[in-house]
Amino acid sequence: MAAVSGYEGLRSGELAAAAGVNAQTLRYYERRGLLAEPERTLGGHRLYPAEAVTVLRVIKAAQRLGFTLEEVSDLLETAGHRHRGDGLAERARLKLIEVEERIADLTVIEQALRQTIEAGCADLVECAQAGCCPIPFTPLADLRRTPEALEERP
Amino acid sequence: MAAVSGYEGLRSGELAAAAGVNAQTLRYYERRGLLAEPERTLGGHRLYPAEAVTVLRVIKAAQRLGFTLEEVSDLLETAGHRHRGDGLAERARLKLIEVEERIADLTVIEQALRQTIEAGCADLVECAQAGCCPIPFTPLADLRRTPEALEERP
DNA sequence: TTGCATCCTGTACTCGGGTACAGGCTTACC
DNA sequence: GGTAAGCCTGTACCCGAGTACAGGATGCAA
Repeated sequence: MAAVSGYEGLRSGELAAAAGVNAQTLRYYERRGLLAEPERTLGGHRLYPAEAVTVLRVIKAAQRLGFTLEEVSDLLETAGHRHRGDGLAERARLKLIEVEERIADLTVIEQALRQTIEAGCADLVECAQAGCCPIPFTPLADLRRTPEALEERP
Repeated sequence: MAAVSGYEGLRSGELAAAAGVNAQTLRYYERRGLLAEPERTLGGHRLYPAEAVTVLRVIKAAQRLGFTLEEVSDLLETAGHRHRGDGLAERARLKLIEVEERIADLTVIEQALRQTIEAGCADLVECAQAGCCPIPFTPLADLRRTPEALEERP
């Protein structure tokens, strides 16, 4: 049923606009398995079903929940074959832990920045050496190596 | 005074170990202007002064404060020529705003994750479509495009 | 049927923050 | 003076998440 006559889906440009992403990004997501390969017109142009907009909204929402695209595609897959259904809640639980840690880190950072401002130090290096400076280098040094790569490479 | 006799600095491997970074990273920082070019032995091996450890600690602390390496090198430079001395506090103020925004975002995300877990939905796409699902897609959609790129590309 | 917007593919590049590797030279110690 | 560990340089590669570009092919309306 290639190129269903009558019902016209969305062209890539339309979908991109509707979802607020770049059209190239659609192909990128398709390559990464996040977006199902759509129907094509006889000429080979992609024709997305209306639901694709929802899928994109979900991808974006999940990204904002802190999932990487890798994780999102995983998530969409487990959701697909319904049987082992608690994949989402389970992963959300794990991600929640990460997010909480991240908030904790950022709170340390926030305090440090406030103290930096209050102290009005001019030179970080000098302060770090003098020890007179209230910037808490020690707690900062103890944060997870990179706030980004949370659980990767232990 | 290349290769000061008597006083020996740190070899790159020693500095790397002391600061907990990869030795290659030192060269990388040097290229990026974060770490001053050190003395050399007659044979061309780098000899760092003891303060280099502090500099690295500061770089790492600043990174954890959310500054990019670009910003850190900026910060170190302004700190260098002392005259316009409030560079640090000023930048810290700006960074604090970013960090606060980021915490606010993460808090939205945290709530969303909690609700996801509570709801026990199995399939994000379906939920997003049905509207029965308590996952707040709308607030998520309104977060700054990427939690990462905070002020870049408005 | 012409013309222009849109889309197609493949490949290459961006950015940020590093890391790895090859092939050779120094340093330090015995 | 031999030898192993450590360091040097330059270049190339990694990740994640896209984005850009070249060179064609389609879609659609007038």
